[in-house]
Amino acid sequence: MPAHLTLHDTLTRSDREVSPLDGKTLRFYCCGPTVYGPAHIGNFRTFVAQDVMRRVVEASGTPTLHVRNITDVDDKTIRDSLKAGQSLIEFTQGWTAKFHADCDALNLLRPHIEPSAVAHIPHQIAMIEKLIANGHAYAAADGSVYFRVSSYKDYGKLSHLEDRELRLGASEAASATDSDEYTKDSLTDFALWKARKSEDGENFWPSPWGEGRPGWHLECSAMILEYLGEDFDLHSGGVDLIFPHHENEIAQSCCSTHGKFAHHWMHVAHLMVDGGKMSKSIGNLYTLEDLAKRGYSAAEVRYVLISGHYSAPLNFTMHSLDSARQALQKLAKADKALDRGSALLPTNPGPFAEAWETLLKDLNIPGALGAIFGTLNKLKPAALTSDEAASTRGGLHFMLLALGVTLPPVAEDSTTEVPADIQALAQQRWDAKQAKDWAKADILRKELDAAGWIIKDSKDGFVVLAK
RNA sequence: GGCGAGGUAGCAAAGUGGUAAUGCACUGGUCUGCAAAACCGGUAUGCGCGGGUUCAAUUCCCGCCCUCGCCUCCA
Repeated sequence: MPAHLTLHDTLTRSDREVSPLDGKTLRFYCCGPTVYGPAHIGNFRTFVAQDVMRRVVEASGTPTLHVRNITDVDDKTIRDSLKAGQSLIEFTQGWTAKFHADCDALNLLRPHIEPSAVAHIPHQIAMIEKLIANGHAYAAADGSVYFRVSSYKDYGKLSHLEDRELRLGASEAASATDSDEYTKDSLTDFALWKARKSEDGENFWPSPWGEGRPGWHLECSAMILEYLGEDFDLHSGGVDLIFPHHENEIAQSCCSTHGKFAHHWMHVAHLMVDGGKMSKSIGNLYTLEDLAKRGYSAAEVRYVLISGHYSAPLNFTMHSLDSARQALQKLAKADKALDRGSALLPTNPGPFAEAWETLLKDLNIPGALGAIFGTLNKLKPAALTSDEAASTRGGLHFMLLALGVTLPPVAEDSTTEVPADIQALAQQRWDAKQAKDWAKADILRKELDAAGWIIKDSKDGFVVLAK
C-alpha cells in the first residue's frame, strides 16, 4: 500500500505529500491540552483529526513517531490549582488522567511520547541561554526573559502577518496597560521566561535570571528539540495556534538550532456549535461527559467530529449526533451481512479503493465515508458470495481502522435485558396476534411502545428491543 | 482595519469546466393483518448575490453581501 497522503501545508499554502525525512518513520508533533479542566469536543476535533492522519499514514505502511505534550504549567493551571487547594502536580495529574480516559473513549491512539512541560524545565532554560547568547533574547529588569522579535527576519512567515500589522494588533491597548508588560523592549516581544509573581504561589523554579516559570511557547520548542530534533516531518494543532503560538515556536527553534523545524504544518479548523462559536457563557460548550448524560457514546461523538473536512469549520448539533448514530448502525449492519464466519483480514482497501484514494487526498474523511457507503450500496453485501463477502469485509475494516471508527453492536443483537413484565406483555401480544385478535395485539404493542420497547415480528416469533 | 476559513437540498457534508457523492430526515413500493425491521426506488433544473470569460460555470476571473476564526499565551 504506497504512501501517498497529501496534506495542505499552512506555511506554503499548498497540498504536499507527507513523507518521512529519514525515509522510514514519520515524526510529528501535536500541541497537547492544557490540563486545567475537562477537554471539550472542540479540543477533541483537533486530536481526532490528528489521530486519523496518523492512522492513515500507518495504514499506508509508514510507521510514525507521535509526540504530544501535556501543558501542565501556565497561568490557568497555576491559578486553578491554587483555587482547588492542590499542588500543581496533583491538580494537573488529575486532569491529565481525565484527558487520557476521554482519549481512550474516543479511540485515539496514544502518542508514543507524551512529555510534560514541568518535567522539561532544564531543557527550556538551556534553550533560553542559547537564544540569549545568539542575541535573540534578553533578560528584563524584573527577571523575565523575552524573545526579541525584531531579531528574526522571518517572523510572521507562517501566519503571514507583517511586522506593521503585528504592532497595530487590536490587543495592543490591552497589553500596554498591563503593568508587567512595561519591561519589554517592544510590544511584539514575547516571554520565554516569566519572573516569579506573588500569585504564582509556590510554583516557581530557579533559573540564571532568578526564580520564575517558563513561557508557554517555549515549552513546545524545547520538548520538540528533545524528542524530534532540529528537523522533523510535521507539526499540527488548532488554527488558533497559528498565531502567536506556532509563529513563536518557529522563532525560538530556528534561532537556537540550525534546523528548519517543522517541514509541514497541519492546522485543524474549529468546531462550531449550532452555527456559532462555542463558549461557556452561551452554554454550548460540551464535554464527552455532557454528551454521555444525553445518551451519546464517544464513538458517536467521534463520528460527528470526522464528518467534516478538517480544514473547514464544522457545525455541531444534537441532530448530527442522531445522524451519526444511524450511520454507524448502517455500517454495523453491513458488516454483519458481510460476516460469513471467515477470518477478518483488514490488510488492504479491497473494493473500497475509491474511498482510500479519497482519504489520501488531503485527508478527505467525509469524502471517504461517502465513498464507503456508495460502494456498499452498489455491492449489496447480502448478495455476495462468501469469498466476495470476506474480501469486502476485510476492505471495510481496513477503512474503519484507518478512520478509527468502531462499530456498535447491531441494535437487534443488543444485549439489553428485557424485564420479565415486558417480555410477558410481548408474549400476550404474540398470542393475540396468532389468534388474529388484531385489536388486542395493537393495544398491547402501543403499551409496549409507551414503555420504550419495540416489537419486531418475523414468521416464527418476535423480538423485543429497547427503543 | 489586517490576515485566514467558509456560504451546496429540511439538517449535515463531499465534489467537479460539461450538467450535483454520501449520511440523517422525508417519501413511494415490496413485505406485513396493520406496523417495525429489511430490501428496491424517489427527493437540489440547483450549488450566497451581481457581472465577466467560455460552445459550456456551481466549478475560472472581478465586484458585493453574510458567517466564523485569529490579530500576544484559546484546539
